[in-house]
Amino acid sequence: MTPEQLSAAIVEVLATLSAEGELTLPDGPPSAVTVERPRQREHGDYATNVALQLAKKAGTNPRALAQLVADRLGQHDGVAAVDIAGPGFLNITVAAAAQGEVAGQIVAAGAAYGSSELMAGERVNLEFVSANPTGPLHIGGVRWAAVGDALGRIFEAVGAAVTREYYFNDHGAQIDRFSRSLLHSVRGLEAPEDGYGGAYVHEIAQAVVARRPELVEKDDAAAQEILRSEGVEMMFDEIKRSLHDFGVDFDVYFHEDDLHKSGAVDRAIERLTELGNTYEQDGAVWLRTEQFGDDKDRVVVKSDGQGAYLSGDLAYYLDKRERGFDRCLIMLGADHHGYVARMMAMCAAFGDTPGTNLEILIGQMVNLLKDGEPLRMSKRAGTVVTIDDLVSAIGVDAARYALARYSSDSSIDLDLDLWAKAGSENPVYYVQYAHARVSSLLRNAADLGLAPADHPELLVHEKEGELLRALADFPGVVASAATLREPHRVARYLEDTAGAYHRFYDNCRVLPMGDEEPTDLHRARLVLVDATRTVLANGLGLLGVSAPERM
RNA sequence: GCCCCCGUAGCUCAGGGGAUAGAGCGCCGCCCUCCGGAGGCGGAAGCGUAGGUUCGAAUCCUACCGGGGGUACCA
Repeated sequence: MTPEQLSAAIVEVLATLSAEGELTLPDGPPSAVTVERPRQREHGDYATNVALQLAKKAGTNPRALAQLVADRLGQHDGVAAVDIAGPGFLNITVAAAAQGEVAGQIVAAGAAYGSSELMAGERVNLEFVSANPTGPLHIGGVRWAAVGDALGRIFEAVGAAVTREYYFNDHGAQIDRFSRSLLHSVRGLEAPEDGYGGAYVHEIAQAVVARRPELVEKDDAAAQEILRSEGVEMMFDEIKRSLHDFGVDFDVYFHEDDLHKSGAVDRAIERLTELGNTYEQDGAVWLRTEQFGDDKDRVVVKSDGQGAYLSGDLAYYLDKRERGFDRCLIMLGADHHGYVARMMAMCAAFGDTPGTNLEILIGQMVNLLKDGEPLRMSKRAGTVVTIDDLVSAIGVDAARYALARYSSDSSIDLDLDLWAKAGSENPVYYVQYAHARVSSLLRNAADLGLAPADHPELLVHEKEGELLRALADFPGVVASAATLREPHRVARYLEDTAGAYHRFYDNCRVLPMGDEEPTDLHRARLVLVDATRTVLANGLGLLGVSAPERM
């Protein structure tokens, strides 16, 4: 009996009461009711507030409505007891056998446990990272690499077709600054005032020279062009390689430059003009974003005839829509939140629905702490912490987990010393250790020749119940992580579940001791342990973190 | 000035209106005769302030205070 099944059972009770005229529901029975696990153990296995929610509409008082529901729900096979408490809460105790069945169901579902059809049929375009190829990927981009990829995995688990996309800004002034910085390096000059410093600039410059030695003899313009094309390519390859090592691969690497060269930008602007949403002023073409909620109108074609940055976004968005994506999600750092309003306005200007066709997720900043002190970063000074630095400091698993376990709305301080530790103070180890411990127990059981066997009615220990309920929560957690676009829920859930397992393990002997004859309880508990392994492995998988069998 | 995010235990953070607000770390005190003690048990300790909505607010609204980020015909 999972929370979802219980919710469905309650809905059925409400529908029956309504049909039999014992209850008047003007809006009909709800499609789902809230079922939660109460904090206090005395409040049962699950609790629902439906009576409080519906009493007013039904023209009755909460406790009377609760009584009606309790009488019917109590007759359900999987329900052992229903109590009415406080203002009208229904406290539900699930029959042991119904609760214990979950373990066998999880093992049977295996890698599919936790998945659903919640977003079946939806085509989702997930754009994240999209850092300019003017330097190694730094920590801000890495947060989205971890969160975005996890979100993609979560969407896939709930049935969506996901395309991961990286928008490659290879068209504007940043690239120009980058290539001039390379040129200065080759000529032995200081980095340009508005350019990039740092050792990587010299490394890239030397690498390009090694590949194309003739550029040294060319004039500045020709040399810079070689440095631009080769340097950007090398930088981009390095970013791709870093992300790949981080476990993140994109389906599409989209080049902004292509949009300009192919005429897609012009077509997008034409479309907006046909819709009456552009005008010319001061020699520039403006988009009427203000009437769609932006602070002011925005330039799309500058007075020098060049497309403004937004023009690429217009064309890119239109391209995604034409490729059949109903939902385009873009993940940006907080330093770009000012773009949200104009992007949403752009979406509306095309006649689309902001928030549905286009969704922008903002991730707050990441600060790194070393020896308790914040690491000051400056791209210009070359003191950036790159994705490779982070991985070599704490490893891929810890980095992905650390970046994905916090709400993206919060700026976070990551203590590199803590996340590098192989100990319990490190949350990723806490979860991975539980998985390793489970795996070890399953190996021992196999060595003993003890085979798991379902006896759900025997799993009646308090700690077994708590673990079973935690395991039963998993699909709901995945669903809410998808709906709310919040992968951190999965990480927090895994920590809770690992704790529930440790407490179970501490109280319930799984394998026979010494020469003890194996019993059905041993076999039943083994199913529960296997179910725990399944959930921990599936959950870690959603975060792109390994589930080690030994550590 | 205006816009966005945040303010919860000593620290790092969870808590999508519900009952006595949680976890990890740190601190104090416990638990190994066998499945991994990288574990478990107990204890001290908290919702920035002031109003409002609600049967019920950490959660929603308003104001203020504090921290971070943003506010280009840059990308």
